Amino acid sequence: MGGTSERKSSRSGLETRDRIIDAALKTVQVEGLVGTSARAIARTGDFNQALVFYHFGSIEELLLAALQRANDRRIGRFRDRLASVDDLGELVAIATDLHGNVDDPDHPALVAIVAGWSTNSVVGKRILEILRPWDEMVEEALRRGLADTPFAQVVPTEDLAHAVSALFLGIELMSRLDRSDERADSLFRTLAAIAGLAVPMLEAMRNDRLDGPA
Amino acid sequence: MGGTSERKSSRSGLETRDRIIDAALKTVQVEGLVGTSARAIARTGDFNQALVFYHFGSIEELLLAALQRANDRRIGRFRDRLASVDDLGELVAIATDLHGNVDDPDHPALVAIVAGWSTNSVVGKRILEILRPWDEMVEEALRRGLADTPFAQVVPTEDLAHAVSALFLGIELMSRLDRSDERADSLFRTLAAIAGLAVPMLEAMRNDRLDGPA
DNA sequence: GTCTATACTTGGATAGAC
DNA sequence: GTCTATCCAAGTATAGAC
Repeated sequence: MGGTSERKSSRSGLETRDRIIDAALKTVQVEGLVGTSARAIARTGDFNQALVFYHFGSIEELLLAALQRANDRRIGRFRDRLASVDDLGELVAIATDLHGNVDDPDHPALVAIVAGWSTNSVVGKRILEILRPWDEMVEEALRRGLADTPFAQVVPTEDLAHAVSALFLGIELMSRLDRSDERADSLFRTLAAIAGLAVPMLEAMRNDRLDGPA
Repeated sequence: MGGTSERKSSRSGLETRDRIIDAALKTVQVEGLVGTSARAIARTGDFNQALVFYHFGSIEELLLAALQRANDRRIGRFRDRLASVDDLGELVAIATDLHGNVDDPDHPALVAIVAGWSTNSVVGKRILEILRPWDEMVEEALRRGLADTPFAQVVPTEDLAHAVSALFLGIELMSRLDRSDERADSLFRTLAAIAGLAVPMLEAMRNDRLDGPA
């Protein structure tokens, strides 16, 4: 790629960092978080194991960088769509696509990394920080979707957003445990159906409000 | 289980298997899944490292046994309560207790074990099998709670049950990432409030049905 | 900036003494 | 059934050559 010789020497630092990160994600995806070591990553990406430490200092830092990168890519691909959501059906549709995008190599790795550190609170806070943009985007989407309905007054939107994030994370986790399990797909279909019922109801409530006292 | 008489030669060893399992759970809880090795477990429980392999064959098998045991204990403590649930408020109350029970040493370990293997489908299926009883109990509870309401006809209860399980798992996972994060508590309060609104509504729908055509 | 070689540590697993 | 000793594979990390 871009190099003038077939030898491995003289790559740019950025390029190497990227290769390492991609190899790390692929390794997590294939071997699982427990099987992801510097050696395994180096094997996957066909580079020397020592590069991990030169560029990232430790595996922990590498995996955090990888999480950041994978997450950024996913956000980049969905930000515009999420930013324009204003009804629950579209939100469910996005979640379904996010779930079903089998071509996305970042997806499984993300979940595994998040999950595997669930007991380490030092790393945990940094992981939450990386994931925060989703929460904010979901919260804004819900705020738009529920605007001028009774729910907006009764139910804190932050809590709803957190529930949506948690639900999605849980679904991803469980569906990773058994790829042949189709409960997740079934659930997404049902959620779409529920949204299909809820959206007109919400709309009606909005209309009521317009007809009622200002 | 059972069978011929068991003789324990040296120290304290009435139930060495149990000691090993408990040590494994504690190790996962304290060191995280990645730091859980046979040696670390042996250190925690103050026994010889070789016992792990004698009794369980591998740490993978040990951790599965530990998950099974921790899960059984949790189910044992909540089965009766869950089995008698017939409204959503009580279901939320149980989930809240399940979440908030800090004294329960099985709690964090459970989630971490499930999480760390999320890419290994062989182990994954066994994990899902261990967790299945929850799904079934939740499904039955929902079936009772939604009986004779329009929802029971429109929304597949299996999907709802799966959503509840996934939501709970996701909440546990995220709240482990940062123990000082109180969004989970806030969410449970909101869920309780929602249930408080929904239960009378469901009741009214049930009444409507009684008043309507048979 | 990259790669090779290597030091050192820890982990999984087994054999055999008690 | 438990413990000690041990083998070796794998892991992290660094020094230094290119």
